[in-house]
Amino acid sequence: MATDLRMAIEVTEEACSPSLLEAPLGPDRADELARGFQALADPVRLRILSILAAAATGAACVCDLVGPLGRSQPTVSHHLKTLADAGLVHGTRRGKWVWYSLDRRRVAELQSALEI
Amino acid sequence: MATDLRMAIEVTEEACSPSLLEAPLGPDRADELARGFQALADPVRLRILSILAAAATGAACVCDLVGPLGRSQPTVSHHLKTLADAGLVHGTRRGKWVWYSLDRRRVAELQSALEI
DNA sequence: GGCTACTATCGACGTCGGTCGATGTATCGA
DNA sequence: TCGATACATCGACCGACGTCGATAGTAGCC
Repeated sequence: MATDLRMAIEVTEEACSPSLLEAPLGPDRADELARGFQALADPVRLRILSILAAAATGAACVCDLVGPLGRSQPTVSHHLKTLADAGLVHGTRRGKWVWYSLDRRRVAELQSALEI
Repeated sequence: MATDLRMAIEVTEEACSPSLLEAPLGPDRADELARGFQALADPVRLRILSILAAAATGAACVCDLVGPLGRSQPTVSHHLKTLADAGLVHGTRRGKWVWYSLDRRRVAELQSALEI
């Protein structure tokens, strides 16, 4: 949690190897990655990411997710918090609504971790 | 169209778009994918995959994993079963040992699911 | 058969996580 | 100011999961 990966925008390509299947992968980096994949380890959260990715405006508010997901509003908010903590989505308040958008860079980072 | 390189190899009955961030992603496929990512949502299992990927012979037995992982033999076996159930590794008995190897196609399948 | 080594399974424990109803907070409009 | 809407947080329930010691199963060796 102390190492905010989003802050590494300026530092384009980190020195360490992003692909985890190349090097022995130490416990610290394994923990960090596991947290990322854990955010993906739920069907509701995967569908949230899918909806956000397919959204025309690139964002969606909570009220637009409750119906399609078939979960209560607190549950959807809970999952959005999990995704936000993992850096996969970001929410910004616009009036009464909070618009959530996908962080494609963070998704790509996890994807590159599975590079072979 | 440029993202179908790996999936073109194994065209099973699910001919839908492999990238989950393109289509709305139904509940069934979300469940299937979540099971895959759940197998990756543990640091010990990620390190197991890393060790297998880095192994010179492409495989490793349980006794070779217990030491580096710092977990008991039952715990390592438990994680290997989880990975095997998710299709990420395969084990074959050779004498007293069971050699586990990485299923790179399955890893690539999960990776392509994060394609943007 | 008896012994040893390697692996899988079992049982138990504590923790974590998904879910919901109830409640709190923020914003807008009348 | 009051009510309505949108979202977050809380508390509780309950099943799932990581972990280990103990035990069972499997294979080679004497």
